[in-house]
Amino acid sequence: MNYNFRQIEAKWQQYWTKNQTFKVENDSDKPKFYALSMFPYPSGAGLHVGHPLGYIACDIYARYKRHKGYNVLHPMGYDSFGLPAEQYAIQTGQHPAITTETNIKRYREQLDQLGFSFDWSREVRTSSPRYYKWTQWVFIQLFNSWYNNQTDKAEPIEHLTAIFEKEGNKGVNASCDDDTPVFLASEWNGFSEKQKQQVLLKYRLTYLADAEVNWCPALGTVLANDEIVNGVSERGGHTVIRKKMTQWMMRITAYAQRLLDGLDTIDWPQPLKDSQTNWIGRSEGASAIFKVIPTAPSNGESHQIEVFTTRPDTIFGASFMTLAPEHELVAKITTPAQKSEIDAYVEATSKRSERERMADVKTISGAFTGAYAEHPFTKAPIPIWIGDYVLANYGTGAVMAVPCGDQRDYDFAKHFDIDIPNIFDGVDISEEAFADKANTLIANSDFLNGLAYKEATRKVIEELEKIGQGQGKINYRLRDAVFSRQRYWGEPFPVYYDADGMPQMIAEEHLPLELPEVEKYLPTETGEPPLGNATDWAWNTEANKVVANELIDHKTVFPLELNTMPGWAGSSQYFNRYMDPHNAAAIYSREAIDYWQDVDLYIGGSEHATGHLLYSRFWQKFLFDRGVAPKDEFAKKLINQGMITGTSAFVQRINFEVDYVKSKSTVIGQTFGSNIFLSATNKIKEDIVIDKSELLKLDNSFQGLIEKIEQENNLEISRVRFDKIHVDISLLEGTSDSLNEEAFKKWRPEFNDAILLKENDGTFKVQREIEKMSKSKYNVVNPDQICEDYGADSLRLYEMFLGPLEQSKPWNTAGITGVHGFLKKLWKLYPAVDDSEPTPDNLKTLHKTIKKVEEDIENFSFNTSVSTFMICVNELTAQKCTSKAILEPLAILVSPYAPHIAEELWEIMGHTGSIANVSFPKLEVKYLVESTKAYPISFNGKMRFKLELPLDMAKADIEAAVMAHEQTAKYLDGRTPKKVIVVPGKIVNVVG
RNA sequence: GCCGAAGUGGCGGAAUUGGUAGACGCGCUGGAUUCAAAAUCCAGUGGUAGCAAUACCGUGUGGGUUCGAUUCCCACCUUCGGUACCA
Repeated sequence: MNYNFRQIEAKWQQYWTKNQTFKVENDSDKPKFYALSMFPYPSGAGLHVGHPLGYIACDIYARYKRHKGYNVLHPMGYDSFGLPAEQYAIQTGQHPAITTETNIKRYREQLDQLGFSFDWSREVRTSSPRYYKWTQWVFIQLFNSWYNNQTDKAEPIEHLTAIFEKEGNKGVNASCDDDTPVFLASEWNGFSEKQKQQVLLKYRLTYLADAEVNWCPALGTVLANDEIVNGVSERGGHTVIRKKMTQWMMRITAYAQRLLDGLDTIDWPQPLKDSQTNWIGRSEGASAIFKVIPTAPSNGESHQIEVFTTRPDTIFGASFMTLAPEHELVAKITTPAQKSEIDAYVEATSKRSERERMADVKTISGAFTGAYAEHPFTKAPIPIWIGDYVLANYGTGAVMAVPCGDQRDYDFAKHFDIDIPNIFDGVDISEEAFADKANTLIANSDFLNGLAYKEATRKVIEELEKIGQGQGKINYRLRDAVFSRQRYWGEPFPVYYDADGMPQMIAEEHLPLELPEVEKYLPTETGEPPLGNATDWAWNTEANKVVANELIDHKTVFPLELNTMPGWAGSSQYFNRYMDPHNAAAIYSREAIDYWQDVDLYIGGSEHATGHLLYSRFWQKFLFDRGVAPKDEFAKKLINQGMITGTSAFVQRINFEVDYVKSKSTVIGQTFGSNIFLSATNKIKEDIVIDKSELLKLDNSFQGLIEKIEQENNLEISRVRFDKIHVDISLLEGTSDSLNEEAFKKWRPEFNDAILLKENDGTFKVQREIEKMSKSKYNVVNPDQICEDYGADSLRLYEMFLGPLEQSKPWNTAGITGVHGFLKKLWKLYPAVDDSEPTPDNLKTLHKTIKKVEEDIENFSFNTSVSTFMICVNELTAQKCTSKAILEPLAILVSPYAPHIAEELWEIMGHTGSIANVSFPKLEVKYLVESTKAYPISFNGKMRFKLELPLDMAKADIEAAVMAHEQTAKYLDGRTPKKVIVVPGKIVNVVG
């Protein structure tokens, strides 16, 4: 009987669905385990072989934990709001909900054929109103909360108003806007409702603000910092400019310190933690206030500039100040003489895009305001400059420039010929700044002279505080997150604006506020977001009727917020929603989250380090503060699976460039495109331009070809350029590098009459290169095809076998025959299964395998356990093992990896019910006899040996083994060991 | 620039309290089976020298610690990932 994987896999997939094998309850005598894979965005392209890697690993672990007696929650869902569906809608008019539905269907089919143990009854979709009701709900909770720095947690906003009513905001230590005014209780109580709301907005954890945002004109929306890569949009690579807009913001900065501290409590990969640490960017230092020296036209107003510095110890080295061009004081302090220069500079800077500004970090530019500030200690006047190397949105947007201690300040000073005083003892600063904190003492600095960095810093902060011009301060790079998107396909905000224009939350009992129908998915002509296209009746759908009625007050219809939430809104709590996904009364029940607590294992890509994974931690901490979640970190352990890359194929097309056409006048650099392709093993490997004579030197077979073309076209070829063109990997012969000529010519009409310059053996080789797997690179390998050819079990095993889970590795279908062969060999062991006694060899092989596989799964080294299985099966085959006592446990061992075949083998052995519910085999070390090895470990007078022995040998047996061991005996050289020291585990010290 | 990860055969990769480097798989070579092919099975496969036993070399480079280093320490080179005028 052959291994008919198609039939077996279809059979068991149906069985699992029919019997709801993987449906899990929120209560059990067993311990709980929550294994989670990051849910996918269902794109139109479907899955390629790279996508399931993490799912397979997570599934193996989940199935393993189930065998180990855990109640395992292993859900799956879809992050189904997103830009591609919207873009498609803009192009075709197709409603994103429809595209999304189609894509989900396709994803589900593809996922189902891989045999995952998902509990599909718990599926969530972020774009479903039943789900986003709770995304809107969390938003409202954030709106109704403020961050109390005193208690270091989020609290209800009513607590804050109660304080305001009694004592104003003087004693309140909260995370709030910098421009929050100070008021007394009496003042607060006298405020109008609107004024109160305006003040509260400065405290709420989600708030409206005029923020300088990253505006992407091409996409018509704002982008968060993590959606911008190298100054252009992550999606589509469009230009991003800075623009001031009123936006909803998330006060994530309130949690900066706790987001840092929390990293110590979770088992996440160090690189990912580092990347979050970096992103939060904590720096310790001091803030210092420099008073601006009033100049004649300042009409009596006094100004001061607050700076943040990590080097307060160098304050006596400050010889100028630099403000960001956008700094609000710039206009106020600039002298009339300098006004035109400053205006021109500010104008020029604001025009530059983020990308331009990043592109030339080397150009030093700036302008002098004409104003001076007073040094807090020396009282010396310090010129105030502006320069775009100072960023408006970091620190206070102003720096005290210490050219001797900071390279940028140094370069700026050199460029504009500003004084560079040296305040370091015995350091040469004639060439560059001295930025080293250690290794020198402060000089020329009054009360700081002779002190080192640390003491000087402490001392100067003390002095600054004394004169009321500064204090120690911790600054974070992390900024509040923009939460508004000018898009259609996202969660609508549960917000309307009252008669005062103040934002009001829609009552919880009326949620969800559903997305209205629109005719166009583009922004409106007046520049409003796409939701502005919705007519009143569209908002007033059956679903939104109650909401609509609520909004009609005294014949006024209050306008709704027209922005939608960003992609990460829906993904920031989905992991908790799985615990109780159908709850219509709450985001999840207390019982459900008390039972499941948090995610035990989370597997997903590292690209979410500073996006989803940071925002989710933020929301989790918030919900923890407000008593909604029992844990303030949502995932105990996280693994980043590596990317499976594709192997792209390229052909080289020859393009001739001519400088001179004989029949006509001279044409410089004209390209004479050819349809001639060169096989890859010919010397040229890059997309390069080479001189004709160089080409002939490389390979003189070009001589005839070139001459022919020159004659036919009456021109002279000067240079040759090679274009590298992607070709679809399905155009190759099997898994080789040879191009199928016929298929290639048919692939694109323009290649119909292509001329292929082949190898001597008549083949045409393509060039291979490892790249990200993507449709546009024509290097996608489809899992459906693999399942068809080799089966899901082979695919699962092979994905694991490719290499370490966390590393990125290239896909190469050729190797799959190895694991497929293993499954066939495994299959062959079972038809003969009987009740015979296992031999010692059988037992040794089995228990060796149990030990290794168990260790491997616990360490997520799935690749090596596949090797272990292969060795096991080879050994058992050689041993002609037919014993049920061996083959039964083996089937269980294999089942997390290759569940379909395991179920079938289980049935063949006469069992009913799913193998997934069977206990993992128990390891018995007594069957493991390891080879004994001995090494001398020290020679100082005594002879000692380290000896590796089986784990559970009795002491007498160990002594006997030592004596019997050939190598040891050689070292002992006839002497009797005086003492044998047994170290628990496997090391024995023999003292000779 | 800064932070991080990694460099082992033709290829993917094994090998951790330092202990026989190259497990396992792919590929390749030879053989069996076959009219032939596919599939399957057997043997070989780091390099150099040798008929052979064997010897020497070998985990990016150069040093160091050690009886012993892919593993630990120092310096450097290369590749990849993140981040970047962050004061």
